[in-house]
Amino acid sequence: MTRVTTSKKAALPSERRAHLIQLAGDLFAEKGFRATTVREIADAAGILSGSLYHHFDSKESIGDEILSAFLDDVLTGYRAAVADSEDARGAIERIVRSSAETLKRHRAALAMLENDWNYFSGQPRFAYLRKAMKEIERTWVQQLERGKETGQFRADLDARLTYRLLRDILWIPTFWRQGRGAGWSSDQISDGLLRLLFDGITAP
Amino acid sequence: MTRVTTSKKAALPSERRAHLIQLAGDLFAEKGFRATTVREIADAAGILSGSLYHHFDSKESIGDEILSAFLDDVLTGYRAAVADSEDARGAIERIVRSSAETLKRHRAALAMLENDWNYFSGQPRFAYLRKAMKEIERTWVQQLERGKETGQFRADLDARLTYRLLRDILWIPTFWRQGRGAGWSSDQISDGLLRLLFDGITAP
DNA sequence: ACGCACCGAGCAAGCGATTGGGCAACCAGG
DNA sequence: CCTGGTTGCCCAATCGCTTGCTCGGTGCGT
Repeated sequence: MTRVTTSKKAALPSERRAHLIQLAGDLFAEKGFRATTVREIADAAGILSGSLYHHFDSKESIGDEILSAFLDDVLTGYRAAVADSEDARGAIERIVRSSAETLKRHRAALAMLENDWNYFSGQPRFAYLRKAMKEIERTWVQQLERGKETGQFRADLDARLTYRLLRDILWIPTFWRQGRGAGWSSDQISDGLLRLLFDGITAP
Repeated sequence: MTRVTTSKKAALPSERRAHLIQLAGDLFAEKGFRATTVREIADAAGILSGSLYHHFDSKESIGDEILSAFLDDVLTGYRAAVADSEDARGAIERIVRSSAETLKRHRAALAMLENDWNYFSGQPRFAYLRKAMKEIERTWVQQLERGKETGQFRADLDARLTYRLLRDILWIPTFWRQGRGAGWSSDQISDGLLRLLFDGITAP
């Protein structure tokens, strides 16, 4: 008497289901994906752990939805940033602001990538992670190179190294928000970073 | 002569023991502290899990040694950096280079702090973590403020925000080295960051 | 009467930790 | 050379507990 339902229940969009993802994401953001147990997720929702499996077929599928939704948003924003800008500096600025905006809505996904990257990226199911990260890198590097060619940026800039420095400096602050009180707004962070980027910290 | 064996075997420096810490550290760096099991550590060493307890009295004590050794190195480097420099810019530069150098030797400790900060910082045993992090922050902020006062750095610089950005941007790259082939040397990272810091990316 | 959302109980696997004992290499005194 | 004790290192086994997950059943709204 095997249930022959249409393979995955993952596709059904339910109110309750979305709420559960939200709750799970909050826990993932605080403790990491692997360190969070299904029982803790269930407790937060006020149900028993087994009941989660009415909505999801595994713990991983919850993580899957959170991560893929995040990367979709990031890439959409980046593509728009590049398309809408006229020069390299404008593109970089749009990318930065788009990132800060997107990251604000996906704290959980970022924490999961930070904490459990090795876990996810090793699994075939999450192969899209590597693919998305490559497009993100390509976008940054292309705009930095473009700026070098047009003389807008320093010619001796190492585009790939600069990308890594910039991406991390941009992604990490989202992480802070959770704990300490001394929170900065995403606009503050964007402005601070852009200022640092274009002017450095040295007095004029 | 104070070698009265504090009833802890933790003090005995053995060849084998150091090797085990090395192996455990590699695993912690890849998977995080909590996610790594004592059985995996033992497997990597070619022994059974119980045999580890001949060398260490707990899994935590392994982490303890790795973390405290790391923080000792960091703080030693920072104190020397501040003492040996004449102005704020020189101090920041020395701090950056000292960090890059120290972090290179303590990948495992850094990964543990990134992944399991909440776990460690909650325990009384690891209270020294918070203390050390406070000294690290104080060192950075003091030098940034000093630079503002002497007019070397922009007066509108948010010292604490800048510290967070800089520390993270500096600490994270150590993380990459593990996987990808396109690794940068710690000098490259230092130079790239310092250049970014002082000059920004804009062409002169 | 039907199905959704959930309960209640439990499974196999794996977890960290600990104990007791075995094995080889050493060093002393005979 | 032999002996007996000590020490360093490890195995085998197990305890109490947590993990992700399963599955038959139940209350309830429609």
